[in-house]
Amino acid sequence: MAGPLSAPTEPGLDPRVARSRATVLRAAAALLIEQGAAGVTIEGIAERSGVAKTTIYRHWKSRSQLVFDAFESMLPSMPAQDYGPTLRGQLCGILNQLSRGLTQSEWAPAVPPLIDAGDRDPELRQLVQAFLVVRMERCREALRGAMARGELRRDLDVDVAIGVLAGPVFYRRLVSREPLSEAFVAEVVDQFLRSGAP
Amino acid sequence: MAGPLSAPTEPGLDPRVARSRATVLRAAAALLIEQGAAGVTIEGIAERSGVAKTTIYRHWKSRSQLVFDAFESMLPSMPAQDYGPTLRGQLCGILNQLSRGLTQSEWAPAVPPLIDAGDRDPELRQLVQAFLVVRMERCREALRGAMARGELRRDLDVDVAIGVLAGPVFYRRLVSREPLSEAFVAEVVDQFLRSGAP
DNA sequence: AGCTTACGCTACGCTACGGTATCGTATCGC
DNA sequence: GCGATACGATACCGTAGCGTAGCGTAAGCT
Repeated sequence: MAGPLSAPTEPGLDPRVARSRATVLRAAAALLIEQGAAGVTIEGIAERSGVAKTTIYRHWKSRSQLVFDAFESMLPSMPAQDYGPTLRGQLCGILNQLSRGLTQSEWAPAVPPLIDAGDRDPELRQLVQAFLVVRMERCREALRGAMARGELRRDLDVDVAIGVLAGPVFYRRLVSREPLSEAFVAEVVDQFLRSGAP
Repeated sequence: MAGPLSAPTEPGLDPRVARSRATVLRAAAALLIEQGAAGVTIEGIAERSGVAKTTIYRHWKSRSQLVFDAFESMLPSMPAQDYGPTLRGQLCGILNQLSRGLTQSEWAPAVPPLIDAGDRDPELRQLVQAFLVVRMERCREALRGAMARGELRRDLDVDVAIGVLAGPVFYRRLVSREPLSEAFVAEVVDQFLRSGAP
């Protein structure tokens, strides 16, 4: 499960192979960001990366495999950040990070194509799920902690709550395309907290 | 603004032209639904519709124009439905209709490609916006009415509220892909109402 | 009926891309 | 240094799709 880019895949590997793989994946990710899933072509990657097409086919047996790996390579690691002791601060922190990730991060432009592709490709769908699970795990923890401390109603459905919290952020990014400010996040969190009081 | 499919475009038009246009747009919409935006090709439409490729080019000067019209032709009309007098009933009705539209309607599979395409194509983006404005106008009305009646806090930001309501529905459809039940919608609405009490 | 016009059909040329084969060369491990 | 091997370059073949041209035919209008 080690990221094929950051970690040098395997220790006893020919450095030439590692270099090629990394270069190709970088170019593929760049194309993915700039032109969407349809823009990721073998020839385009070859031209952009300087790695010969034949070499690409030596490492990936098909285009879809490569696209898959490109997606995977750009899943950013989640920095274990401390958002403070209060539930409100934690939720605001998590949602603000999500919001920044969806709008300002380098992989932000890849989100819509990823969602589109996930609707048709089961493998990619799983990848997206995994990505989200990691992202939202901290949110789930924060909610569970608050419920245990009695700061939230005990009968709260955590999955629904996550949808209520993250949904508006995704909605603004993907659907309404209104600006995603910290004030908006704070408003969403405050509404949620008002509704979730025990 | 008349839909090019349902309404016979213009009265004094050669019926052969009207037929061709309608047939082509139907096929384009079908391809859009089945294979996403990338699947809408002139040749594919020609084959599927039985309309000759040359004829298609007689009516649309470029592929993107045709894709645009195909999108437009499938924007369903919003039936002016009555959801009863209570705010809760209205919101549940609107969100359930949205939820059904996003998952069960014929155009449901076209939503992710539409969102993806809208991220890159400004014209399509406007189309999506127009679609949403129509959809959400009734929601906005319901909220304004409730605020006027004193059922909601006066200082509620309507745009934020719409995001809080519609966001979770889109989130389940596009991101988490959890099932979209009426119970979920009711839970979202109830949480919103608890948080918006005056 | 006769004229107009839209249509279907076939055939093109062009580009982009997928995927494979061959061969000479550069790089790596030992 | 030397053999193994990964790489780059080029040349292919096949497919899909865009967009155009020319021509015969059929449908519509009057």
